[in-house]
Parts: sequence; C-alpha cells; structure tokens
Amino acid sequence: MKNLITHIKKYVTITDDEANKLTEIIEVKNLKRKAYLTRAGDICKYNYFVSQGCLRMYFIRENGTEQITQIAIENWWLADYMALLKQQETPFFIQAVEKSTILALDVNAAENLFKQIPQLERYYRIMFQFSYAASQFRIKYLYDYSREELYHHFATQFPEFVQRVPQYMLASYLGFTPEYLSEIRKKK
Amino acid sequence: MKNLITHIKKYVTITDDEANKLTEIIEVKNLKRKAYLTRAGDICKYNYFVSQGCLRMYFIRENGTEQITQIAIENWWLADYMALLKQQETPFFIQAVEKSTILALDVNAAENLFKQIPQLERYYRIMFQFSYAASQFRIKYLYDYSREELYHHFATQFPEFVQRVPQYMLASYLGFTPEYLSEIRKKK
DNA sequence: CGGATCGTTGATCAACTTCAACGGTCGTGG
DNA sequence: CCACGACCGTTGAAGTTGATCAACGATCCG
Repeated sequence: MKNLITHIKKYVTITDDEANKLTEIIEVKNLKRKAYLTRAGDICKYNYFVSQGCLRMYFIRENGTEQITQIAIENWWLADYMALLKQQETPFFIQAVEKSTILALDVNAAENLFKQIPQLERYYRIMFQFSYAASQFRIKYLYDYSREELYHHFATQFPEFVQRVPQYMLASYLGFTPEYLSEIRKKK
Repeated sequence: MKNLITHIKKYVTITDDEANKLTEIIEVKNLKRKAYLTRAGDICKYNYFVSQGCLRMYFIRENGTEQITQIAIENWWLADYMALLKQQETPFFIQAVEKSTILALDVNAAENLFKQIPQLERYYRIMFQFSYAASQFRIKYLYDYSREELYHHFATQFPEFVQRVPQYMLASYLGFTPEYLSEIRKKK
C-alpha cells in the first residue's frame, strides 16, 4: 500500500486524509505463483496495481496457444480497460508470474472518489496518458522491427524483464515462438 | 470548435464560461490535402482534434518506406504523446489526408486550465482511458490475426475508413504491402 | 528421486515481401 | 477545360521470414 501512495505522490499532491480515503476502497491480494486475478469470460471491476511481484495478461487463440499481450512489474497498473469500460466479458487471463502482492481498485468506487478528490483523477489522467504514450511507442516498434530486432531491442532496453520471466513468456510477449527465440539466441 | 464542445459535453458537464476559457487557448487550422501539422524531428506542443476531415500519422523506416501507425477522422484526438510528454523530437509525420479543419490545443496551456477546471481534466482522463483501451484492443488484434484476417475485420468494422483513405494507406496501417492487399481483395 | 516443464535442434511448410512491369485515373498547370 | 505527368492499383515470379511439428536433454521442484 505504501508503494502506491509513494507512486501517486510522485505525480500529484494529496493529503493524508485523501490517501486514507483511497486506501479504504483498495483490497490487498496476496497471490502465489500462477494464481489468477481474472479469467477469460469474467466481467471485470478492478484495476490492479503491482505492489510487489509480476503479472502477465494473455489470451487463448483459436488454435489453443497462449498469447501474452502485457507483462507488469512493480508500480504498473494492469487491467483490460475495454472490458472495464464496456462491462463486457474480457477475453484475457491475468495471472501472477511469481509470488505477488497486488492492490485491487474497484473502478466504480474510484469514479466516486474522483468527484471528491480531483487530484486523484489527475493522477489517473497522467497514468492513462503515459500508458497510451507507451502503447503508441510499442505499436511503432511492432511495425518497425523484425521479430529478431524486437528481441534485441527489448533485451537491451528492459534487461530486468528478461531475467525475471521465462523465455517462452518473453517469446510470446514479443509475438513469436519459443523455438524461434532459441534460434535468435544461438545466432548471437 | 462547436464539434469539440459537443464532444466534451458528451462526457462531462462544463459551463459556457469554462468552454470559453478552453476556446481561448485553441488554435483553428484549416489544412489542404497533404499539408503537414508535424514532421519527424519536430518538438511537439499540440494535441490535435479533428473537427472536420482526416489525418494520418506515419514514420519513415530505414529502407525509406512509410509506415502509418494511426488514422484519425472527426472527433478523434491525435498526437505523439510520448514526444509531448518527454519534449523529445518526434519520429512521426502528421499529415492531412483530405482538406481538414483541425483544432490545436497547446498542452502546456491545457495543464494550467486543468487546475481551474477539474471537469476538463476529467474529460481528458476519460479520453486517454478510452484511447488506451482501444490501443490494448488493437495490440490484441495485431497478435491474434493474420494480415488477411486483419483486413477483413477492419473492412467490416470500419467501412467508413475503407471508403475514405486510399488502399495503400490502409495496407500500410494494417502492416502489409499494397501488393498483398490487392491479392487479398482478388481472392474474395 | 521422478514427473512435468523448459529450452533446443532440425526439417518442412505457409504467409507475406520484394521487384519489375503495366494500365487506369486523378488533379494540376497551361 | 483539356492534356499530360504523377500516382495508384494490379499481376506474377522469386525470395525471406518465421511457424509448425516432432523429438531430445536439461532442470526445477515437490
């Protein structure tokens, strides 16, 4: 919980009283490795903050294979925002990659808090703006580079990820097969 | 300008006075076909709203070909948000696909307005949340479908785009060559 | 210690690109 | 308002990139 308040205070100024109001509507979840927060078909109501540990978000393709679309470590928010917005069934699974402590924020409760605490809404405006910017950047990468280049860029830009997640997850996140990742690593 | 105020009022309630304050810091740009709002290497300060017309955002790859990453029609915001955030040179060009009327919002001036008008910050929180959700969805599509399937999904979901932009732009946006698009269309 | 999971290897195959060439049409200058 | 040049869509052949499948060895964890 401390982690979240510290993170918020990096971007906006909130009083202790306001922080407490937020804390009241947040649920702490201690997950062991491979535990699920969300499964495909669920109706979602939470936005998840990684306080400690690592989450992955993935869906299952028609042919039965997993496709990871996002990986989140400490101080990242993760959710299927389309499913939250439209209150539709999510196609995604959200699972702990390792033992994790997750903060679950009920988005409806949060909407109410925004009316009382504009600074909190400001924090989320900044978070979403940043997330969208990162997403635009990622889409550019996906279009710009070959799979092999994607791996090299990612491995040099985010070495902490490469060490933390198994190779097959990395391959899935980057959009190719574990076999091909093997081949890339052999080349170099 | 009317279009923007109408759009904002769909999501939040603002007074006429607040709307006027916003209007004061917005610049209206009338662009002819192929005119540029931004070129690669520019330092950006504006967030663009398409009041009338159509914009495309693209970058140039090492081999000299264009890669379109975004297309925006009426009531969409468009900018390189990473470049805005970090005040770095953008790698993107933003160009009018057809004769367009664009509203340019100075993001620094907007940040100041947010302090006076929390409802405006709320509007942007909702916009960015929605944009990010759409972006997550798009990334899922990119991973889930073959190029051919991408085209069919896109053509049925957004027929208005297919009619408005030339085929080679559509091919570029979807991540493949005009030649291959030709082949797909021939098949069906 | 034993079973499941993970990374690797090699052969074959499908999706999509590249290149070159051609015909149609669109819009711009005279 | 017409003619011409530039741009756009199409075709087909050859070439790449990365997927699929099957099999094997290593390692991790209970």
